[in-house]
Amino acid sequence: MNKYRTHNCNELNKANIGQTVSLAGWVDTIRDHGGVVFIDLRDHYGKTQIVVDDDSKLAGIGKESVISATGLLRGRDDEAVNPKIPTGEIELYVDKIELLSHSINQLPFEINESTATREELRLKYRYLDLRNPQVHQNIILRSEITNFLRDKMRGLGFLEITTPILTSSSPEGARDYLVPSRKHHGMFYALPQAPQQFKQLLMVSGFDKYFQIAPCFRDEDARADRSPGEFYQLDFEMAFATQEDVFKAAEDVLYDTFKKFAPDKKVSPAPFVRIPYAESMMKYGTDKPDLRNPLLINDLSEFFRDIDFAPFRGKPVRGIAACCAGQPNSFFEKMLAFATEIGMKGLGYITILTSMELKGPIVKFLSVEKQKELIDKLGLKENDTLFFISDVAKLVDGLAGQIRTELANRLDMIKKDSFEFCYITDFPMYGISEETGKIEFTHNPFSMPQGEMEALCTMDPLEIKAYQYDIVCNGIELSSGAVRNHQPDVMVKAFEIAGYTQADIEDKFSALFNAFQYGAPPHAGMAPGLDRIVMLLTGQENIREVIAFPLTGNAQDLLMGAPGQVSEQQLREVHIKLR
RNA sequence: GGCCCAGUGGCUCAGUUGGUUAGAGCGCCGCCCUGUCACGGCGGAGGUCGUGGGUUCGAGUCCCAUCUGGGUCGCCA
Repeated sequence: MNKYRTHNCNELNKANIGQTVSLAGWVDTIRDHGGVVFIDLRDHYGKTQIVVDDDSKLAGIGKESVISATGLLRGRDDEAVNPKIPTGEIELYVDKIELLSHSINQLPFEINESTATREELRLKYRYLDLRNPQVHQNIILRSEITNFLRDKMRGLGFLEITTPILTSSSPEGARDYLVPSRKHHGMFYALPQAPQQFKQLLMVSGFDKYFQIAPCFRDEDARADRSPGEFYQLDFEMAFATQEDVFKAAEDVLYDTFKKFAPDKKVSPAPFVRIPYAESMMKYGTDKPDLRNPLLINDLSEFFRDIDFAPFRGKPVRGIAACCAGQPNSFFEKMLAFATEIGMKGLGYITILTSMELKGPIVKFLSVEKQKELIDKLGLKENDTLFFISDVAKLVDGLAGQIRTELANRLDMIKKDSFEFCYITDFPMYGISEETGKIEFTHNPFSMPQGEMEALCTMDPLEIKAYQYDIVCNGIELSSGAVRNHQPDVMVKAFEIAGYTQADIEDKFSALFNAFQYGAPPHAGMAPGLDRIVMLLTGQENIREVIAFPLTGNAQDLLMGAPGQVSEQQLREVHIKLR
């Protein structure tokens, strides 16, 4: 190929035996047998063993040194074949070695064990961490997934359009990252939290189907599946589209992507299950249900209404039945401990010994008829245990959801070999602010209310649903999206209910509001998170594993030292004075 | 901002109810070894226990504060 190498470290095989070849890469391991030294040479593609029988050629060469080795390609004797690597049947018998770059011989951690090292150090030496094939592979896969998504979107007729990174601060939503302006004293750009308004403007501009692998910036705190600062979305928007049109597009793209990159796993086929928000909260105790978990939550509020059991009195009651046959007492004790941990006063349960005999502290509050009713109502079988969750309406669903997850985990009921997608639909348009007690938007204020103007004028705001939806996979929210509100008069009314005037809209969202005065198509879209898609497909539990140079939870780059101080001059130029 | 967990040689960890020179594996250095592939063998260097303060005759071990990292709640229209 060139003066460094004729091949990469993963492509030589028996067919090349007898050729004089050159390989270049990093010294992975050195096995010195005295008269003969074996080196695993590693590059982006793989590893090849090279053999040196003259120590003097290795002067100054240690682990992670970068070398170019030239020599005869030999076959290995049968007993010397290494079946673990594709190049295991051959080896490079070294004639000449060139040291291209020396490495300090005490590394901060062993490359092949980097994932067992504390993250602080991995991130500080991320370039070494990324040499580890396991870590390296995640980044390669991310690139392949990104390409696939792009091809798929283009295949569906979507046009990729990039939108500004330097834009204006938006009053709603997450905290913005601000960029001071040099030319405009006291003014700031903001990095986009999402290309939301731009993509809607593109619809007004007459582009029919837009997409972008879009960088998004939000100054909010991290989670295991949420990178602080910046992340990427497969952002898309469609003109003259309904909710179902968006669902079809997302199903098409995501099913194919997951099928391709996780061929060994089951992927729930299209159409993905549609679950209304209210139903999801009741049955799964969350708006991002993990459908790999077969347990369901039952509403027992009505059943317990006339039963005088103090802990449930006047509160909604939920029940989760699970087969706990053979579980030791400690299982129930651990469940109780978990319940206490999440703030429950206790965790009542009844075990069905036979259809005639129930066991558990709550049984004595139930008449025989009631016991039978319970068994019939929930279809309980022998050895089922029914767990009860009760708390005030605001908390009961969330608690039941956590118990559902914990039960399934402890009973090992999660189908780990599958990806289960669903759409959560019909989110409420408005909610009551806990701080002010006033009506506020629960999600995107630009979503179209179901029933449009008529609903806004006639219905209790808290009853109005929005064409607002999420797509969820295995309990992870991949995206939210909506049918947008493209009618200025409906928008004014919708904002009015949340306490804003038309002047507020014109002031804060002037571009979009003005644009809609000139003929806007009905449009809808969503934006699945790329990092989370890659996370699911690589089986990683931490989002940093699928990002080449991630920030810490504290939003710092330990490698580059960001954020960092800047010079006085730089501050003067952007008119900033620190205090 | 709250809560939880962790911080001991280069890395990963152990360290009994506070008690003599703080251990192990890997790595590193030296010597030996021509067929290993996480090679093997022998020998060696290397830490005062995140930082600061306190309790105590005595602290890696107890207390307080603080820093760093992770998780989580808040937050993420």
